Amino acid sequence: MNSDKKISIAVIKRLPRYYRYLSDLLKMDITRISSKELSQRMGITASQIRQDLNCFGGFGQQGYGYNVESLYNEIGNILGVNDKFNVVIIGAGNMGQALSNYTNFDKRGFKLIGIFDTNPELIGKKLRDIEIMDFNTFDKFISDKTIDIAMLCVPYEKTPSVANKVASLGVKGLWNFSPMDLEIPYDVIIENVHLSDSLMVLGYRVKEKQRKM
Amino acid sequence: MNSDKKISIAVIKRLPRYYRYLSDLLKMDITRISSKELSQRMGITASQIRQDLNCFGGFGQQGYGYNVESLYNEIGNILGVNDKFNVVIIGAGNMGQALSNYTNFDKRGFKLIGIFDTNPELIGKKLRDIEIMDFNTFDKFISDKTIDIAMLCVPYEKTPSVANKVASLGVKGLWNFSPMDLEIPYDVIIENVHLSDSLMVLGYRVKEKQRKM
DNA sequence: TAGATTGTTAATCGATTAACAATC
DNA sequence: TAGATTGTTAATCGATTAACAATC
Repeated sequence: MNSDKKISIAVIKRLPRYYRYLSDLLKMDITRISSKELSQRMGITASQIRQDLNCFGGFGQQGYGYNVESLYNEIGNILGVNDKFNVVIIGAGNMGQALSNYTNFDKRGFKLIGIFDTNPELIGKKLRDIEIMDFNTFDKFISDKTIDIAMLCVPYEKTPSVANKVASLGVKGLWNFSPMDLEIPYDVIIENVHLSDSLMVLGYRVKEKQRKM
Repeated sequence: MNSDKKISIAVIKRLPRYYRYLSDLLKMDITRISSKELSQRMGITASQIRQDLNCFGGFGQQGYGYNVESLYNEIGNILGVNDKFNVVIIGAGNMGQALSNYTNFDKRGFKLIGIFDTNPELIGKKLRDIEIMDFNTFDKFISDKTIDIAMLCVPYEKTPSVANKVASLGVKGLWNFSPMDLEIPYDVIIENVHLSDSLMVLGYRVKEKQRKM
């Protein structure tokens, strides 16, 4: 219920997972669930679920548990699913194209309103009804809009300059797909995907398991 | 130096980041670095760096610090960069194509040896000199090989069945790009990417920052 | 009301940081 | 040798888990 207590990033990162599980329960027409039952499905403790949820409010009811639909909606609200985030993709190569086709981002409140590249062969083509625009016109494009998030799918070397450019123009959040930690002189939120880091951790774990056998 | 002490996942997850920073230092022709200086570059404590590294061995030298190249190589070895992981991509849609073009996975020890799909329009085409094969022939393909990692880039609904199939055929690790937690009755290592979770955390952080202003 | 299950406080655990003796 | 910096132990901090009174 503490509306202004600092909520740890560990808790925030679990919210999308709760949201997914609640969505599954909804699809299964399950209307109520206790922290204990949810904990068994998710492989975490009931205590952690109750602690996490109580960072944001008392969503449950003693003796009953949680109403699946209303908890789903509450977590959706916390995550901003019902807000609208204006999103642009910078870089329309394979990764940019892949992201443009992730239609389920829509359902999570992310609205793709522009795709940019510098490659003349790509500019003018359409991805999901959105024309790829010249990145050199991005400042004009953004002048009458608020862009919440730029998905950066540009080549490694270009990433810092592109990141600086879009941050300087007022984009609030960067979703970085390049294997680097961006250092930006602007007040912008950066979330890194770092696919190769993830793959290397998988490699380590596969190797580790073999060592033990 | 403790070769068999359980190393926490938090430490493992930091290794690729150390590896990246050391690679950058090498490129800058910096030959030695102290934990203190590295800590300033990385924005973590020197204590943490020394603790982390000492999980695997005493790579430094008192009064000197760490030799960049040898530390880079040590961490590379720990992560398996010098091993060869045989990798296949399952699903040659946008994401599969994007991953097939991430040539820097090669440098990290991941060797792409096969791409599979079920779409007749894709089967036979080539991505980076590798012909897309019919997923129905995957069991034949794997029969005389060891596959360390399957990158799963198939549609959401197909992911569980494909994951089960490849795990049953002896693939050791799954890199899962679908927004779900796979439950598999086989002893296989799963690493999730969960792009939409990452994006939702970014959305939350952007929203949170605005609330504070 | 009795039973169930939450919200919340207290205890535990693990990870991070600090301190310093060892040593290059 | 003196200075620097590691490797490692001890202290702190934060996150997770347990316990239980509140209450539906």
